[in-house]
Amino acid sequence: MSTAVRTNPRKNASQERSRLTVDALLEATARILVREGFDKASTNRIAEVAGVSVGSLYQYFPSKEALVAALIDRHNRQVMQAIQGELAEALKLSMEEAVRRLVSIAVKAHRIDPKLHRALTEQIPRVGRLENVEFFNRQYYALFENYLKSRRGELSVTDLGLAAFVCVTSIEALTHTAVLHRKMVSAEEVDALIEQGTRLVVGYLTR
Amino acid sequence: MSTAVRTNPRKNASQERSRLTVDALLEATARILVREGFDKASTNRIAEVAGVSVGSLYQYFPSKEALVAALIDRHNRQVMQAIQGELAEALKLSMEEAVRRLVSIAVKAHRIDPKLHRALTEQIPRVGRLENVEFFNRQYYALFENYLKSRRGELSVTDLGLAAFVCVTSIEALTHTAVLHRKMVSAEEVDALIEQGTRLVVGYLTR
DNA sequence: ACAGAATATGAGCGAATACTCGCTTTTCAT
DNA sequence: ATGAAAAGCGAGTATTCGCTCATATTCTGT
Repeated sequence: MSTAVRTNPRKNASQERSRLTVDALLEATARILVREGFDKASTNRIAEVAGVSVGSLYQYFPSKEALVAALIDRHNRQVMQAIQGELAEALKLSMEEAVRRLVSIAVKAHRIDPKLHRALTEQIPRVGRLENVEFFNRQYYALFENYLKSRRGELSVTDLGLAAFVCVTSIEALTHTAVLHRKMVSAEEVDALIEQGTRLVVGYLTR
Repeated sequence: MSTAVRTNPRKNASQERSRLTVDALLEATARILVREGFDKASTNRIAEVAGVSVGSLYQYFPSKEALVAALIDRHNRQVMQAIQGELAEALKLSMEEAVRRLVSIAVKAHRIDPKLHRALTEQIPRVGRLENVEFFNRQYYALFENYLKSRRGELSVTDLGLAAFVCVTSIEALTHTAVLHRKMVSAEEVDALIEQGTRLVVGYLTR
């Protein structure tokens, strides 16, 4: 007996009206998650806030899990879209400048709807399909490891896989905690954070 | 004539039998969390696995939330107990050795029932009383900042509060991710992790 | 042995939840 | 204009959950 939950959209919205419905549902989900918390986000409530009926919700999302997963995907896509250009650009730079840019980009990424990001990472139980909230981070490890390979000569570390893990994990944690918990907002604070993050990683890589 | 209404279930277990009941309940909660996940951890199921009735559960825990909170407390206490001696000891050492010891201690802490730790941090929605799962981490920031103050002369950083934040956050993220997601278990892997963590932090502090 | 306190029991309650289905309304190609 | 497909509706269903309470059992001091 498989109790696996369907997570793929039940139907593709082909008309304009239905696209609006899907948008409204995702927006309502985000809104409720941020303002009222995950346990208030029942499917009935989401539909109500979206100004749509529960039935319509289930026309496009086969389960509540699928709805939340879609919201996560959308958020990840927004983040990726905002940084992917800069990311490629940054990796062409010299070590110190590249790292500084990477830290800046990480900060920028975390400042895209930080309240939603926090709700997504802290309130949603990572079970089932939602287990892989941070899956898309894997790409960063590989990307950064490749960069390290291309700069092997300048490095004082040997295991580049491990080094990439150390750097990416540290930067992610630093920016995540700083932005979402310490609420660093002023330009000075952000600059200081970027400076420290850069020193941390560059010092580690090139001492 | 008793005008006192029983609002809160009893909490003090005065007899041996009830202590066993409480233990069984906490154990069952941990077991279910790890093996079946948070959404399977209903109070009825917990009581069943503990070999106890739901009624008894509510004699000692006024709510499910309180039960989970108690489990978190117990886990935190176990971790603290395992490291507090070493922690005090480590802070007497020289910079490099102190940091190395701190990283080792962090690894050790994460290896205490790591599966439970992971379930606690990833599966439980941090809402209400459970919001402050990581509250007890604050102590570490303060502790480490004090150590930095005592070694101010050796440091190349000025804002010690920020430096403590950078170091503690990095070490925590590194050890947490390594132990709980990368499943580093072999002695070599752990040694490598400690070495890299130490280099990262020492390089940052004393370059 | 006895009483009263402490502890344990579990059927069952009300509320909430995820989800369905029979039906209506809107859209659109012809 | 028309019919079929797409989209929308929401009362209702089945289930689960957290929790209570009337009652039963065990413990402890005397």
